[in-house]
Amino acid sequence: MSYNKGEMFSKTCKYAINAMIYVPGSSSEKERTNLKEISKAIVSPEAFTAKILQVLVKNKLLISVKGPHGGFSMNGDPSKIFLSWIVDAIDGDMLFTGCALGLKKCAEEHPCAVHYKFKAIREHLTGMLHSTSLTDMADRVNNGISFLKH
Amino acid sequence: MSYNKGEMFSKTCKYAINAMIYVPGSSSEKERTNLKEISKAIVSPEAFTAKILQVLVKNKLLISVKGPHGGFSMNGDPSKIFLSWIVDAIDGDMLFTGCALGLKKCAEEHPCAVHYKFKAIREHLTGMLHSTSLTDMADRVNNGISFLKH
DNA sequence: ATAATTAAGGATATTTTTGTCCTTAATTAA
DNA sequence: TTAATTAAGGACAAAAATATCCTTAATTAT
Ligand code: FES
Ligand code: FES
Repeated sequence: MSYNKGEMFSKTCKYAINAMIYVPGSSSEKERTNLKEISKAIVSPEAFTAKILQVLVKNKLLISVKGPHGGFSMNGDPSKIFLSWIVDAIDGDMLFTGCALGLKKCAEEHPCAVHYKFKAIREHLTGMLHSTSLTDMADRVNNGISFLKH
Repeated sequence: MSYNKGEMFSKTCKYAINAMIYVPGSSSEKERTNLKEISKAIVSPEAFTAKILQVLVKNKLLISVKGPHGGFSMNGDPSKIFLSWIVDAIDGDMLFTGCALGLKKCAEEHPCAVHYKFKAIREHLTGMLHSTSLTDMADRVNNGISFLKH
């Protein structure tokens, strides 16, 4: 038996976050990247990354354009796009609203054994996800402070 | 597409935690419960729960005895058994040491784009897991404050 | 000793997540 | 208008997590 979960974000979601960080910080025609560049930059399987980008486009986090020089660009100001939006688009809201111990609903009136202790952590986490913008993250990478791969 | 992870603990781990809470708080011969009672109490599939209990026994969190009136009991003082031990036994240490965005290693010298923000949350979380004992949790359930199922 | 009870553990099955392949649609350039 | 390029999307495949079944081993009571 080799259980190895407990990972906060799904692998799919991790790819999605790194992909979003890599997409240039503008929705102008000029600043656009494509699937090949993205999957290379974040070291992810190309075909799988394509599926993830589709979801991000459907969720209006990215804009896609087909054809030569097509590709992906941000939909809106990246300083106003938050990490929580990506997590929600890919992993759904379980991280924000689910019970840590698997009860059907997380509720004050019927709390699990770690509800109160967990609640504080969840608030800390969701606060961070709601307040961290794409520019926050992309700047670190562009300045060579943080990294997208390895 | 329906991605629905981002759950902090694996389902297996959630079962394990609730099972540990249900096992009576003593390693004496008298206070012992068995697979059937546990899986009923926490609403989990019996055969699968058996596998999980095996892992907990191998990790010395539980003691098992075969035969009539056999079953499972705590290995040691439950006020000195911590939530983090269960998580580590079942899900491994990725939650404690892994990179939030999937880099091979979480390291200050090569941080991902959310490393510093994530680090604080991880410390908060691991602090909680290391300081929450089985009695902390079991007391709440025994006092009717918290619940193991639904 | 024998039968009954309970956990251990191997084998297998199902479901979910992750990943690939290939065809179609849209756009651009020549 | 034709060819080239790029994303969309359906179908399929592989891997991992979750779950079941059945046989064996250990213990207890009769
Ligand atoms: S009920 Fe479990 S975290 Fe709220
Ligand atoms: S490097 Fe990603 S969390 Fe530390």
